[in-house]
Amino acid sequence: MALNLFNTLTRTIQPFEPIEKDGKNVGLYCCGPTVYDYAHIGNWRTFVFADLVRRALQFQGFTVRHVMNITDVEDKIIQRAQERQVSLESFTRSYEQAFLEDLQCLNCLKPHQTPRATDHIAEIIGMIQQLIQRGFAYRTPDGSVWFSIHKYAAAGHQYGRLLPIQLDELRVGERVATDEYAKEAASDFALWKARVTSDGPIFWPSPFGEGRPGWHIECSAMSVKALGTTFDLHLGGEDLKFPHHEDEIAQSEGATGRPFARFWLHGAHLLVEGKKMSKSLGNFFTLRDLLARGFSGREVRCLLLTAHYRETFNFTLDGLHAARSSLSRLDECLDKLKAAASPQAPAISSTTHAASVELLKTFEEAICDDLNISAAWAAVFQWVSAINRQAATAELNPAEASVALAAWQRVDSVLGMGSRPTASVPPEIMALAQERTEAKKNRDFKRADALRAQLKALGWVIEDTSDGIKLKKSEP
RNA sequence: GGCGGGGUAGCCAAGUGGUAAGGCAGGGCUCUGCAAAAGCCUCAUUCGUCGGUUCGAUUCCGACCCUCGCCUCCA
Repeated sequence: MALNLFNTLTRTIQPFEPIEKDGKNVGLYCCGPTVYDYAHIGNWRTFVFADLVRRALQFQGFTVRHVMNITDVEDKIIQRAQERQVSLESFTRSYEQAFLEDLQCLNCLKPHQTPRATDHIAEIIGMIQQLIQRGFAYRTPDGSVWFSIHKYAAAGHQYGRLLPIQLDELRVGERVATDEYAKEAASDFALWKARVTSDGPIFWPSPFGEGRPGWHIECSAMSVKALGTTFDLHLGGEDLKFPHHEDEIAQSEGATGRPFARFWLHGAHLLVEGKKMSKSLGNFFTLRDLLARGFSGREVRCLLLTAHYRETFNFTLDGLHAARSSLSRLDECLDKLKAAASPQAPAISSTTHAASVELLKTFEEAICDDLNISAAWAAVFQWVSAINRQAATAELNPAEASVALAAWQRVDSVLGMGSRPTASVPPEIMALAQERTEAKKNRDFKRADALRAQLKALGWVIEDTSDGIKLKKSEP
């Protein structure tokens, strides 16, 4: 089944086909973080979305090479590093580290490469030189280098591929920052920014003079280096369509003379509690903020994977509780399957399980339909209901349970929910639980209930099942 | 001002020219010493408003209202 994706370049849903003819190798580039602070939940939606795309491609049998840049030199970074009087490197590395930890906490597969802009100054300079040679870039007296959109367009290139931009109507220049220098046209953008005193020690030598890269060039230089001049997919948040991605296309195609990325996918933004995130509204969350409130990365990931990636999604604390409840229902079901499955004889190939066959079919259809995650979850929960019904009537045999688990593992290779963390039961809790079991045996229910209440106060829920008691850590 | 998304039950969220997936929450029952978990049943005659096309529209067309975003750093 072909994986259909909405390509911003064509504004249509089209079947994904890799460049490599009949090949299995796919290059995927996603604009990564600018490391001047902890990434917020809106950023995470985009990175979880990128992870979903990668997993969906792998699910369809592709071997993905996933590259995500770390932008570690940029206006805001320089400003903050200067304010704190720390080196660029020590300032950015801590946030880069935090970013990678958060990525793991959300169970995102680690990109194969996470190149840093500052490690690719030579490539950046090389690309700028190519652009100058080809006549698409020009220098200004202060030592900056600019990309000329007019010269690019005059050479027959189209500028405005991702958004129907009418350059004349762009209100460029309205908010031109004071650090902008003389350029030929207001819409031209910086490839190389000449060193200024406020940059302090942050500059690199170049044939154009001391300075630093402009904002867009690092993605062009690093993606082309890692994946080749033409590669399969380029992802990012919707706000990046213009100008960032548009400029990336212009720079890359201008420099290489070859087509850049073939598929452009953009993730929609997030609302938090119905409003645009802002620190003043108190709805600005980093992942760490949510962890501090007692939620897990898995719950956050689950909520972020609730809605279709091209729709604005309303992220709420209530939603996080709902995600927790539905995950716990899923976990209960998986626990039952694990208990029923026979580890000795897993997935007997001749065994079929109707509900699991249906799950795999419906799930794949949903994912292939431009990553219809809602429909994918619907398939999952219909399967959960079917398993539960079967388990309740004691007709879940080991072979079927194994087959069902194998189906789930395949589905979860896309969803990335993983397993519920198994909390080990401390001995004192176990002792109390055993005491309760004794009390129950003696029909001393008053004592049994008191012990259950005591356990609850300690954060443990006790359940009686046909196979004895079950202890679960209660929600914080 | 230009361009583009949305408005579906208490909340979140799919979807289709033929009569509304799924999740959470709620209600009833079964099970249980009581619970919990689980199961069964229930929970939108209705899809922002008003018109139009149609045998039939939530789905197509038009107008309007509301809302969010991009156009400037931004996931």
